[in-house]
Order: sequence, then structure tokens, then C-alpha cells
Amino acid sequence: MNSIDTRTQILDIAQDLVQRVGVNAMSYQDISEAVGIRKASIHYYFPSKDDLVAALLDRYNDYFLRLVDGIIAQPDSAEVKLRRYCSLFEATLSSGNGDKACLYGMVGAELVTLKHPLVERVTTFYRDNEARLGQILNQGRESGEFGFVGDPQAMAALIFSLLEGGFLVARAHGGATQYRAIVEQLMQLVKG
Amino acid sequence: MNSIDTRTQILDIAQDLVQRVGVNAMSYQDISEAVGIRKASIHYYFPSKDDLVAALLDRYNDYFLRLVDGIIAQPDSAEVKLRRYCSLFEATLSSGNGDKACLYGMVGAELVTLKHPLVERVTTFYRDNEARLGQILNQGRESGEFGFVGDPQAMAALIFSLLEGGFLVARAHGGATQYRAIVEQLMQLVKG
DNA sequence: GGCTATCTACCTACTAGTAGGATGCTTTCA
DNA sequence: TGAAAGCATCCTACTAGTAGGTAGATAGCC
Repeated sequence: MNSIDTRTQILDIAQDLVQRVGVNAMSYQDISEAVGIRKASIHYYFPSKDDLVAALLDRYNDYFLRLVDGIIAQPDSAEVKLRRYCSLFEATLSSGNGDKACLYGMVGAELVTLKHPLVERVTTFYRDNEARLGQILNQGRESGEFGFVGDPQAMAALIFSLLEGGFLVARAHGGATQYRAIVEQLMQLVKG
Repeated sequence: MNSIDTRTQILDIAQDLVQRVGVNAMSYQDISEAVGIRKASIHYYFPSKDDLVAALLDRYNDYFLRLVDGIIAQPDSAEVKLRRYCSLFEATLSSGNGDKACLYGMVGAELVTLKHPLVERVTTFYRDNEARLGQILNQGRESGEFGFVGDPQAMAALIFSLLEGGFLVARAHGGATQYRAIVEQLMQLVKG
């Protein structure tokens, strides 16, 4: 169906825009020009901007957590899993001109301007990611790979904040190189 | 002079707004209502929005780096200095309803939508902070307080990204409590 | 008189969103 | 089989509201 293609195209362009400039600076007009359809046609698929952003967040959530769960399910060492997790973020950073951030990182920065249903999605995404990071850290602790001090769950929260922040900082200064250096430094700390 | 007061009032309100909702979602109309003057009067002090944001960034940069330099100049242990540095960020988070982020963190997220002179300010702020963090870490290494593995400058970049990210994540999830837990975990890692 | 600070009144550009029409494919049914 | 009805998609044309920004008048002070 061509209609499904259009819907996907709208989501793809919208996601790209949000990752670059944020929700507030992304407009239906921008999407309209990039996709090559009229503004009203976007309203046909997504009646309100909140609908569009919600669909965007849900799609990204499903996509990202599926990848993470795939990483965890593999019979790899905890170090390999943690490195793969970090490289999921890096892939996004490198995919554009180094000016794309994590979708949820961008939305998180604009959190106060969003309505309840969207805010809830962000908090859930953060919580789910920290939980999965906790799993990886626990595995590494048990196998003896990771010798970091402190609670694995606190460490998971630290790593998630670090990756989200590293993303935004790297965009301004240092780019993917700086991000990789930070991940490398993190790995050393985790191994202890 | 009443004029200086007005100018300061505008900057105060504008900073508060940017820390909550970001540059793009902050409008002259919002400031106008909060300060109690007409929109055109704000243009008298800050002809364009870029002028206003530039003044905002410069003021915050001076204020923040002065505090940091004050911390470094004290004859304290490296651990105390690092804890004080981290608490500078926390003070901002706690100052509102837990919905205020670091000014430069917010602006950093919107980086792509800004013009050159503003982008430069952000990168400089990041660089200056990482350099000062590096000083503290070097002191701790030399005194034997800090036993973390890896390069102090890489560690400084890690800590700065962590704090900026921790800010944004904590706003969505966990608040000041979560931020403090992350800082505590960080301190354990730095001590090694 | 000139300067500072503030105002009213306006402009253009852009925002999200709506109403209703044109097109064309699909399904229904005589 | 073929016309009709229904539906999905996309359109033009519009709305009301808000954005940043400007012109020019007014008031009070040095």
C-alpha cells in the first residue's frame, strides 16, 4: 500500500528532524516539504502533533528495546554486551552529519513543554533502559568480568545518564571521536 | 537605575524559562508577561532574540566559571572540590520544582537550531568545564586520593557528560534524589 | 533640547489545525 | 459485466493564534 509508505516516510522524516532540532523546532511544514506532500495530508495520518510525536516515540521504543533485548539474549560476555549497547547510541550519532542525538534524549530536554502521555513514554523508556543495563552489569559482576564498586543499579543509572549526556555534549564538541573516548573510559571503570 | 533592574529582570526570567522549556519554546511574550512590561520594551534592551540568548549565556558562563574557579582555588582535598563541583549542578536542579536543567545543557540540546556565535559559546563552555575538571582530577591523582584508571582528561570529559546527562534524565525520572545517587556512584568510581 | 525608557499599534512570517472537494481504487449488487 | 456506492488518499483554501521584530509617539529626567 502506498499509504503505509507515506506514513512511514512521514515518521522517518519527523524522527530525523526531532533528532536534529527537537520537537518544538520541528514543524508540519518542514515534514511536508521533505516528504513531498501537502501539510494537510500529514494531518490525515497524524491529526495532531502530539499524535505524531507519540507514534514516533512508540516506534523508536519498540525498535530500540528489541535491539537491546537481542544483545542481551546472545551468549556473549557482559563486556561485549555493554560495548554493543553503547554502540547502538554511537550508530545514531554517526548516521547523520554528527548532528543527530538520541530521540529520547532530545525529547527529554523538551520534557516540560510536553503533555502527560508523552512524558510518561519518556520516563518509561529511561526506566526500561536502566533495568536492562542493570541486567548486563549483574551478569558481568557474577562472571567476574566487572569489578566496579557500588550497586549495579546505581551504576546502570550512571551509565544511562552518561550516554544520553555524552550524546548531546559530543554533538557540540568532539563528535563521534569524543563519544568513543568516553565509552572507552567507561569500560575501564566498569571493569574496575 | 531602574533600567538596569529591568534588564536584569528580563535576563532572570529568560534564564528561568530557558532552563525549563528551552530557547525555542521561550518567547518574548512569556518574558513580557512575567516581567510586567510590553514586548517592545524587551526589544529595546535586546534587539533580537539572539542578542538576548547571547547575553544569557555570557552571564551564566561568567557566574558559573567564577564559582568553579573559587572551588579550585580553595586549599581543599580533590574529593571535596569534585563534590562541590557536582553540587553546583544539583543546586540548579533543586532550585525550581525539579524542572530546571543546566542552562548550557538545554541550549546544547537545541544546538542545531542556533546560529554560529551562540554555538561557539556552548562549545567553549564545555571545553572550559572539562579543563577545570581535569585540574581537579590531576590534583586527586597526585595526592593519591583518586585511583581511577585511564587518562584524567578522558575522565573529565566523562564526568562532564555524565553531569549534563544526569540533569536531563533526573528531570524526567527520579529527580534530585536520583542525581545525588549518580554523583555518589561517580565518587566511588573516581576514588577507585 | 536631548536622552532614556516605555508605550501603542502595527507588520510579516509561520504555527497547528479544519473544511470540503477531487481523484481513483474496491467492493457491492442488479 | 458494468454501473454505483464506498472508501482511502491527497489536495486547495482557509482559520485563528503566535512568533520575532519595527515605527513612531509619549513621558520624565539631566
